[in-house]
Amino acid sequence: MNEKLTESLENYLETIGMLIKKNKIARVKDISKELNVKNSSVNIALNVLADKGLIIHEKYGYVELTPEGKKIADDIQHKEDVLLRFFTEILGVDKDIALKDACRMEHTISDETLAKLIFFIGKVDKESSFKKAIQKNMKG
Amino acid sequence: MNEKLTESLENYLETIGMLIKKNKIARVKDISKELNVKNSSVNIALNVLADKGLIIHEKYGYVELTPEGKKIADDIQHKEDVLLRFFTEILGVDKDIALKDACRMEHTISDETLAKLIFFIGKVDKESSFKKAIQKNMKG
DNA sequence: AAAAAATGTTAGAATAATATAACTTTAAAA
DNA sequence: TTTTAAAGTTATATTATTCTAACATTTTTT
Repeated sequence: MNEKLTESLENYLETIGMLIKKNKIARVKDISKELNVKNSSVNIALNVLADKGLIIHEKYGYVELTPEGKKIADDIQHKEDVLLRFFTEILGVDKDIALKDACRMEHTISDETLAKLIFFIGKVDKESSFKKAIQKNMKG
Repeated sequence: MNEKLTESLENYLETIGMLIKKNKIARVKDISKELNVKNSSVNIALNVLADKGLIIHEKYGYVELTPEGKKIADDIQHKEDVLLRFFTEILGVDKDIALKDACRMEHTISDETLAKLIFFIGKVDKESSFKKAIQKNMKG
């Protein structure tokens, strides 16, 4: 069990988590709009996620995350947040571009690299010598 | 024209470029071994790449890169190199893990973010204040 | 040079992700 | 409350990537 999800399924889970956080509920329509796919594609993905025990979805009803599904959704969201912060705050990448990059890389960064990146960002926040040099990077 | 390649096709191109650099020639067998796929899968991918004008592949012959194909292969390899350096030299990630991460992220990092990352790595190399703090990160 | 081994190719099947089109159910309007 | 609109579902098809198995060609051995 616990086999790695595909990038597509991870995106569905993450989107569901985001919608629940934002609107309290997640509907098929909102998921398809967010991911730029058709309702039928969402349905197929939801069936797969339900089979894996990551969501609950009664016919014609809202979509809910199981505890396990929520854990995965939160994990991916966290990776996105870390990458986004690194790209924007430290590298000085434009926010839109940084977000797109983060949304793609969040599926491939390893836990080890993520941990090092988090540690690095923390260091930068604390050490003023870092910050000064980083300001220069922002302009380039 | 110039439509974005799939991650799979990018990997084939990059591998072909690497093999040519290493062995002067690239054979189906070596590509399949490198990418852990079957010869038949390689053949199908080679047909697609040949259709796109990125490689030259005569039946039962070696695989060659066209100038356009070489450009793409080099570009991906460059992205991998930059990511690998960042992960190992600045974040202090274990080399094997860093390489795996770089090999996946090389397909998704944008040119903008890559440019900022290159600039950042250059800065780190020059500024000693950076280096000191980074040594600490390596231990964590 | 003939036989055997290695390499390369093609045909057919499987999985994953998506789409379109037809249909069903639920929600909203008249 | 009936009709209409919106949302959700299912069936069928397409594309991409891979596989296995059968077949072809090339290379190596004997």
